[in-house]
Amino acid sequence: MALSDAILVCLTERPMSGYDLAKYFDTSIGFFWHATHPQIYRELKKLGQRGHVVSDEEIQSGKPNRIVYCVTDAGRQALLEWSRKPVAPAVIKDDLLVRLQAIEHIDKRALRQQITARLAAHREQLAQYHHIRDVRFSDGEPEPGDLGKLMGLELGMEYENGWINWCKNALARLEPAGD
Amino acid sequence: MALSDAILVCLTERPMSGYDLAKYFDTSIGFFWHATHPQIYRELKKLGQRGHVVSDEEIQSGKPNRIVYCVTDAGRQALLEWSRKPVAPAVIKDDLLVRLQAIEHIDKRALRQQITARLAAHREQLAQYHHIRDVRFSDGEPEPGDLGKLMGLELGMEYENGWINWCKNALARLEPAGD
DNA sequence: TTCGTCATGTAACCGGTTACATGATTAT
DNA sequence: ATAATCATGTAACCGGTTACATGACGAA
Repeated sequence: MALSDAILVCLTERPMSGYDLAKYFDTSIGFFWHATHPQIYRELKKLGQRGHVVSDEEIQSGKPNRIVYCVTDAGRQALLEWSRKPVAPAVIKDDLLVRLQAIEHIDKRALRQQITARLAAHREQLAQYHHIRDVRFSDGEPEPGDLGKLMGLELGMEYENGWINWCKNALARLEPAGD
Repeated sequence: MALSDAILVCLTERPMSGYDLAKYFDTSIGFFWHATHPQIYRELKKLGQRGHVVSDEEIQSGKPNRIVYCVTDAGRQALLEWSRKPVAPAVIKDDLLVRLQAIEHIDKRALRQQITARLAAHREQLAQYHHIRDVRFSDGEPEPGDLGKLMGLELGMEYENGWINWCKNALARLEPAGD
């Protein structure tokens, strides 16, 4: 149920095509809710049937036509109602943590490599968040509409920092062992 | 594919029935990989077909019989191979963060309530992690087999602390506005 | 007597992933 | 030539959730 709402959230920003949405889900909102293009096209169809979005075809020559979607008043209402429902608690679902539970039955060298790779990935993600913040929210007080996005970025940074700390600690603990 | 491995991880700890596993997934390993009982029974069947587990029925009177599963050598081998494959990166998937992206189109009072509820939930989870650490890993150096579990708990604590910080910060930012 | 626990499972559904499919344009 | 980008979608599959189903025991 939440993917349709995530799409509505994107479309309040500006009208977008399925293709645009798929790219958007690879960058901004996708940091907190991932979606692939088959999901998006499927969901747009349902949203249209419910009357939460309307589509408008932009004729293009050479390229395929763009079908641009726009939130309706009913869609805006649905968004408001969704925002009042209690949120599902965030759940960790992590392969690496599962492996740790069986530390004596797995390949420890591989584990160290994987933690090292994770550390690099989290550092990169943190750098990306910093970059986005610097180019989009450089000046003092953000506009009210941007506040939420800035807060999202900050959560992302908090999250990545937590992982970075943990990875460094974990490697320090695992390195000394001669295995 | 990872649920079957998570089950194997549990069964390296000790032989368990489907029911036991379902409870186990509600507490220890479930902090990092959730599973419901229909999933578990389904997966145990597949694991049996692959020869990664063997089952043994404990006859009980009054209660239904327990079907206890045990990892085979092939299962242990599968676990080792799984541990060498690169890990899927941890993905955030969070309703609350999605709502933040549309902060001007949602019910802000509800948002504050939800962040307050989150803060409480994360504090509770942190307390639970502390409790588990204190009763299970109170003494100085943990046994090698427990090291991974302790590290898992520490990641959990890092994670919850990050959220707690963020929630406090977010409330401070949202409270002052008269709505 | 009603609820919770022990213990097994199935069925239907929904959501997410991967692969398939098309076809023109532009850059290397 | 080859690959990437623009732009739409479908089909098959797999994984996860919810509800259904049974039935005995013990505690409030």
